[in-house]
Amino acid sequence: MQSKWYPKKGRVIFHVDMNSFYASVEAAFDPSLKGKPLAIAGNPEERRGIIVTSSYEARKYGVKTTMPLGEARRLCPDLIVMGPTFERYRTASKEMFKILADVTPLVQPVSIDEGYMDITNCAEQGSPPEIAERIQQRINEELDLPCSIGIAPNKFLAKMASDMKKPMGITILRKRDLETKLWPLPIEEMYGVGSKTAEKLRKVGIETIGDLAKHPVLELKGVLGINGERLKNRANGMDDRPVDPEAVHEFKSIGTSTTLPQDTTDDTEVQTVIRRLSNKVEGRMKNKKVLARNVQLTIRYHDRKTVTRSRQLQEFIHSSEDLFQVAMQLFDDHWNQQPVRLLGVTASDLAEKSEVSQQLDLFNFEQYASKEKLYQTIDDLTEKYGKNPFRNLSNPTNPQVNTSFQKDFLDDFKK
DNA sequence: TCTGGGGTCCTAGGACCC
DNA sequence: TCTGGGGTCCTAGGACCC
Repeated sequence: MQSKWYPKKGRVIFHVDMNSFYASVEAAFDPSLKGKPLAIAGNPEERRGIIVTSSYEARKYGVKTTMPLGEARRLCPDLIVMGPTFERYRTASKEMFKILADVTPLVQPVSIDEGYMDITNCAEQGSPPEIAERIQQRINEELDLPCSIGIAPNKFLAKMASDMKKPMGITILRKRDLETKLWPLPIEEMYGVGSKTAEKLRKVGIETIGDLAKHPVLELKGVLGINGERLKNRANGMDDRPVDPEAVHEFKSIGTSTTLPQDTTDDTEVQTVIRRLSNKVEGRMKNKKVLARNVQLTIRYHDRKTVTRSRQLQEFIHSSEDLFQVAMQLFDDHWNQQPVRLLGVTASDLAEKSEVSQQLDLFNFEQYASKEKLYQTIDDLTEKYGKNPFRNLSNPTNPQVNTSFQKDFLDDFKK
């Protein structure tokens, strides 16, 4: 049934994109906001007041994301401005992804309001447009939220397709539609091409996605490096990235930053802020049950010049005190005495707590053997493996490197 | 009206090891 | 006396996205 819709080879990918998500959630929560120009702003009173999302009614006035609040109010005097309520958005997001998961487990969330689905093997549920329509209707009826869905043979095209009809659109983008639907678009509308890349491409005469698709790959590589080739492939509809439901769990860093109420050179104030940021990062690390082995400090100066300084640590840390100590050290070592506008603390090189503690247990060599025995065994295993897995470590009784190779090594060591 | 806060990926150079 | 090439780790910055 419906077999004409499903290609014999190749995939069917959805990109589901919530329309002006934060504003739509607020309007679902308080229906009196429906049909009115509404904007969610960072912090309505302070200088970090920029537009995060706006309703379609507000967009008619020219209100756009990242626009300073003052300008938005000038363009649209009746604009209703609210601060964000992230709990609401997280709840709505979870409900939305539950609806997607009813269709297939192959769902990859990419942000709070969008995700990919691989419905290649969902033929018994209907044709792709039928499935898309059901998803869209359920999200609209059960959550009172609008979304757009792109249907295509891969992620890139599905992403471009979901952008083509908003709000509440369903767009199919097949390979054979590239020339008419994708190629006429200006180059900066391509996902992965921002202002810098667009500027470089225009300099070599590329104005549209079609121009990029036909451009000699060697020149693209010269201008953009390896990314030039990848973008050209995408423009030609080639993208074999899989939909990976696990990717969402494999986060790489946890960070927080804040723009200060006023620029400051006051050491005590800096210390207070870095302490607060460290506490926040600690809290989020605890929730996710991870430890970190790298701490990064971000300093933005008055002129918006931003520097990052990081330190790789000997051991995994989790406490806000440890985060604070490293971040403060980085600040003291690198601050150029100029007024500071923004500070940020980020933990990276993360590992799951359970894995690390298990590893620490395994690495507690004293419980296995004497020191002589330890070194003898390391020698034996070095010979066996051709190299000592602990060669990068100064103290073999306190190793931290986490590789499968070393796990094998440990299995042998325990015998 | 002056530009938030959360991330990811890529590049490039230097240190160090074999 | 002068000196290769490959690989990994670490650091910093840039581009991009939502």
